[in-house]
Amino acid sequence: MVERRAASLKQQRSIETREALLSGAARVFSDLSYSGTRLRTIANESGISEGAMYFHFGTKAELANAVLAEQQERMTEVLASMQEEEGDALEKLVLLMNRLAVLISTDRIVQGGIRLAADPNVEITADARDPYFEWIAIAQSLIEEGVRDGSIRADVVPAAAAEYANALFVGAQVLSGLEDGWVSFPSRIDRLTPFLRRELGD
Amino acid sequence: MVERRAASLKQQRSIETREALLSGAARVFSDLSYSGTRLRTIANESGISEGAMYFHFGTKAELANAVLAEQQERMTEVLASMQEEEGDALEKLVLLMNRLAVLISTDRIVQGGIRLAADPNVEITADARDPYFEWIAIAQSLIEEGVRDGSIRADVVPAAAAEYANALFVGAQVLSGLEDGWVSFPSRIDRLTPFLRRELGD
Amino acid sequence: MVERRAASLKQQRSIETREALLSGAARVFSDLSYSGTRLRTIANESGISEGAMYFHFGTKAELANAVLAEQQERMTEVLASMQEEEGDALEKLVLLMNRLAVLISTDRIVQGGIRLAADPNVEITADARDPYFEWIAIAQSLIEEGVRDGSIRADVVPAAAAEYANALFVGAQVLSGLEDGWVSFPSRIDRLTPFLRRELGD
Amino acid sequence: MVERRAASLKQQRSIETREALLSGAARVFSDLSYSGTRLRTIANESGISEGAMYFHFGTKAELANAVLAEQQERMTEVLASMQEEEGDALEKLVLLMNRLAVLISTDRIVQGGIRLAADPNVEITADARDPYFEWIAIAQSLIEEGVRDGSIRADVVPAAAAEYANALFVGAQVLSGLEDGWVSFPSRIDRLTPFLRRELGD
DNA sequence: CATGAATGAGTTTTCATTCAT
DNA sequence: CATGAATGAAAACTCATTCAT
Repeated sequence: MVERRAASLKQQRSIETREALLSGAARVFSDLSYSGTRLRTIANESGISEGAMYFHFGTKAELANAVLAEQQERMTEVLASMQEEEGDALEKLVLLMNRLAVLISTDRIVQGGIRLAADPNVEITADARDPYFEWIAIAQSLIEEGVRDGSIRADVVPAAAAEYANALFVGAQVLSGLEDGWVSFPSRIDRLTPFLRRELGD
Repeated sequence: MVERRAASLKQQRSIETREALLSGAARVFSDLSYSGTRLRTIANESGISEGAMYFHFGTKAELANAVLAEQQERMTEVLASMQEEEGDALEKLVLLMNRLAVLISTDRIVQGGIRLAADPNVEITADARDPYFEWIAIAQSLIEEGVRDGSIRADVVPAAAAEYANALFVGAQVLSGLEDGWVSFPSRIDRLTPFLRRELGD
Repeated sequence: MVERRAASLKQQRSIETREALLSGAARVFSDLSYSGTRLRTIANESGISEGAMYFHFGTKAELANAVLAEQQERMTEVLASMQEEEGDALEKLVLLMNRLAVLISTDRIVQGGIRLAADPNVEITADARDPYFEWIAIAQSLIEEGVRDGSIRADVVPAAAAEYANALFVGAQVLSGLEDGWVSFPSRIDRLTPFLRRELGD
Repeated sequence: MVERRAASLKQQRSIETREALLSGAARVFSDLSYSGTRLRTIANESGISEGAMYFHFGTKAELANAVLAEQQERMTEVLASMQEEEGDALEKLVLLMNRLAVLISTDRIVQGGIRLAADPNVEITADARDPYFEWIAIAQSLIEEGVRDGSIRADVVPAAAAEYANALFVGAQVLSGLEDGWVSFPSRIDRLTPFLRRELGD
């Protein structure tokens, strides 16, 4: 037991350092562009030495990709959580938008990942936009489900409606990001939800 | 005459260099972030030497700001052009969105300006976002006008409707930017216009 | 003419800088190993800024490879110069060893190249040893020629004799390098030449 | 007893770690230059942690010097072994060259030491070249002995002959090192021995 | 004694800016 | 005005060494 704790503690510090770097990096990346952020800034923000960044992540690009991977995981988690929800499809769609908005407005790693995913930089993993496209696909399948379960009008064209929902969501996200760093994102979504309900609802 | 022509030729050359730099810079800025673009890249893209940039624009930041100023001018031109349009306010709103989408999808300087305006960088003039807010204000005043002229339903709340139109527009812009560098922006707007008409129209 | 001189002068400075860097680098590389030499040291030795090195050579490895390329050229020149010599083959072989020894003992770029070629470093061009093998091949063909022209004994086996001459030459080179930085290389070769003559000569 | 065995085991482990480090270091040093080898590489090669190196050797330079010391010991052992040999001096000289070649071609620590001894680095003990000079001195005294015992011709000048033997030996060593990491060193020496016998022998 | 994470001084490399021609 | 080589401050990255466990 004693030995295991020792080993565990050794690992523990490493894990803490890694997490501190990851979230510090995410905070800085969410405020500045990839090229614009200095590793020194991340080190200061994290309270970790610059050398430690290289021990844990190797290069700036890998650190950014680690933030993106963590963001993807957290967003995928929310998308997956919808599977277990009760209620009709329209309600699920509204709920999903709300949950994503809340996640984005509160989770600094997700915010960092969003900025990085939008950053035009060859060093950053190209599939960083996967969650976006996944979200679109899920929106469309929910709309199709809604047409079947009667919560969405029969004359709605799923592909067009999904594009519409997507544009609203992304527009709100970008505007709240510019306005106040996503703080207002959930309330923006709330204000736009009635438009979505009227267009899709029965 | 000879001297004047010589002077004129010199001026001519200077103007051409300036324009080549401005549009080359805009092209590069629209593909990379501000920090991510190298002046050497702009020089190569423009076919102009690096040193010449300093004669015409002083610094990288001033070059970026010149792109932004030119973008503002071109967008403001479109906004201003609406004054002269006939037709009811709803039609004008739809037309305005279409014109802006066409401008953004075709004008590389405007594209460069859009990326720069979204770039989180202290060196870039803060009021780069003015046209955004101007567009919102114009959208709102058009909606108010529409309520008065009967082209927009009386129960529409102008502020909320303006936020809605804005979100749709910005969402379409961002998505088309990611998808294909704004080529599909006008067609996206066309596909979203029916949703706007239904929500606002009489 | 004035314009050409201006252009030429512009180039001239660039050429001078490049040469200063190349020979400064060669001097430092010949005193320290590849990994052991600091670019700062080369910059100081050359009287050129560190940034200029990157303008001209891009990276440390490319600078080292440029030194090697220059060394190869100079050694190949000596090898080629043998074509035009009169005399029997044994005299030519002795003359070649002497010329190479003089070149190595006096040319700092060649000295730098020798150290680099012996440096086990993946970043350094693998074919850096080409001149060595070329020298061996030339030695062997001279010995074959000597057997034919009667200056070398008929019972000499060319391959074995070439290996012998090569070992003597390389041994003298290494020992004089350790002893005094190749200053004594030509005199060492002079002291060893009688042994070579006795073994090969008629 | 228990305590003594524990202590003994501890010591045993310590000795094994030290030896693993020493031979791992020698292998890496023989493949890369002193500055070019990373302590991490040695640690991986040895299967020992990086931290352990500091317990056993203090610094990188001391580790390198430990390899050199071990090499000196092993080479001195061979030199000393000649004292006990029977036969005339020329045979002893040939035998010595052969034994050294075999040692160098098979002993990785000796190989590491050879590379280190040739490495131009201030951190490495200056007297690393002692065995070289010792070997030269022994060669010369054997030649003098050979002149006396009649196995070497009377007209041979010992100093010149020693320089000759030395150049042949070093040349063969360097060439076999470049060719295949010293594997062919003994056979090279065998091929060169006839040249030595002819020049010195009666 | 052993481990491997952490540190920070030192090294290579980048790039906006300057300047001689 | 235009060019492109040169500069130097700042950035990314390396690695010997230390140290907590």
